[in-house]
Amino acid sequence: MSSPIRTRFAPSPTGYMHVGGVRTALFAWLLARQTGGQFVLRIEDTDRARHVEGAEQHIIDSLKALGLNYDEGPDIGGPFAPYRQSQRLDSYKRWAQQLIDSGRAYADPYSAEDMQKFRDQAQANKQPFLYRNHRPDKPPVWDGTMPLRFKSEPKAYQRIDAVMGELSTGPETIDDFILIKSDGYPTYNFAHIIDDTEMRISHIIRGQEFLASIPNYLNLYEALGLTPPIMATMPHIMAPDGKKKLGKRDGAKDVLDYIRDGYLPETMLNFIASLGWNDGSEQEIFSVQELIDKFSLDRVQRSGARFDEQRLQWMNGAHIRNLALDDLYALCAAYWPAEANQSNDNYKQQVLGLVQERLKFLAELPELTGFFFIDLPVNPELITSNKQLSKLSQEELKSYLEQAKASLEQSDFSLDDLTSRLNDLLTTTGQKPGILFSLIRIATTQAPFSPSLAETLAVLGKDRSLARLNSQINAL
RNA sequence: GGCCCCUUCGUCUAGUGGUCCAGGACAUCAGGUUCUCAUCCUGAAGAUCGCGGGUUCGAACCCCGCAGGGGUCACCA
Repeated sequence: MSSPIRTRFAPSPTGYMHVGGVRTALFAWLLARQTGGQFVLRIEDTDRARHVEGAEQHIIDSLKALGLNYDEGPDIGGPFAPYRQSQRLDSYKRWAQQLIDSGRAYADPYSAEDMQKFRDQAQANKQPFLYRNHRPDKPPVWDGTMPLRFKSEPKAYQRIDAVMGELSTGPETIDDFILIKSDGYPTYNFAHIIDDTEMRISHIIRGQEFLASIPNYLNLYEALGLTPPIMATMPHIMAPDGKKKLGKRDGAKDVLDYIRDGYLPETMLNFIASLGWNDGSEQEIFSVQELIDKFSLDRVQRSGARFDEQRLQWMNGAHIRNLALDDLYALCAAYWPAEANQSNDNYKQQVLGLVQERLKFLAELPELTGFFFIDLPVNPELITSNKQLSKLSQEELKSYLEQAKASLEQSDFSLDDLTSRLNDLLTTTGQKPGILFSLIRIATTQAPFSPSLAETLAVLGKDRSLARLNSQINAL
């Protein structure tokens, strides 16, 4: 095992978490966990305009629901508290002063209109906008009412990104960016560097949208005399059309919605990890512990991946099937149809045993199990729409049901007895299972599909099964 | 427009010079499992490895161009 890695997840509280954010958090968490290091939650709330009330709690809830527990964070504290940037302003001021003193930061005297003019000019010349082309000769003394800018020293960089590999850029990408805004809050560009340093973060994992600014950060690290942490840049998760990065506007769902629908946390982690990472084997289903053991940054994909809900659904079904029945039962508590309240645990557990291999997500439970709890009205369409049954006369149908009823009345409704009685009925009626079993199944469930007949009857029990047979007979 | 990143079945991917006229998974289709749905099993279809040059006895893998896609150029992160 390598030496302990300290990672952080540093969202800004501007809304819910979607799969893109989860993946960044997950990979950081996996690295910390596999090396016995720490995973830190830091809230980057330096943009007061975009701040959304309750978003921080929502992010915390999401991480907890997924099991991505953090060792230090705004709500639990830690050795480098506080973990909200809005509470660390003194720190940024101190480091900013150091830059001012060393001549590497200066006040920005331009108005918004000036800036817009510069930008329009650059665009008209089909040039990228560079502030340093307009660096003032004699900047005023910074009094905190103007933005404070970094005085960059443009140069080429060559660096190794833990995911992207060797990257190089020229001096033209380096610019004088804002360190402290005129409202006194730092920019992300400045604050994250200070925080990662003070919090001793060893590995920064972040999305590709920051790739272009990283050379600026390197320039700032140098100005501060700091050694940058290891950086890992994640490819985007793409919208379903594959054309652009997944965003909330493209229907990127809140991860808590998936959890609410009954997608298991381990499914979400397995699935999100598999968007851009694999261990080189043909394994598809990974437990959380396996992810921790096997994850490595150098096997993370460099290209973007699309989020495929069908694959997610398959994977959740696979994880559900892997669960012990007791564990699955505990997870299902909130998902039963309302009518199931009147049934006892033993009955519900038996029902669950029959539908476990059919469940794709827990919110499907009512749809799959309703007839175990409610006596549905006889639905003639189930017979008329059945290719084989629709060919039989009412009398024939009635006769088969009567014979079934007569036999089942003698049954103790154990699975063994039911199985043999149903088999006997095949011989006495001379019918195929496709006809006889379908008919009884429809009569006793009134559902378009159900678990296999003998098992269903055994769980439904004698009284219920016979009553439903009677209802069907009377309706014919 | 400048700069940067990316490019293998519809989708997620394996593949780091020969065992790849490219393997697995999801989805699709067909068959099997005494009935439906699902599971499970078997099979089918599906990728001229973005394109064009090179290097090499030999390239999905190395080099060079090109094209396409994406990101970025905020007092947002």
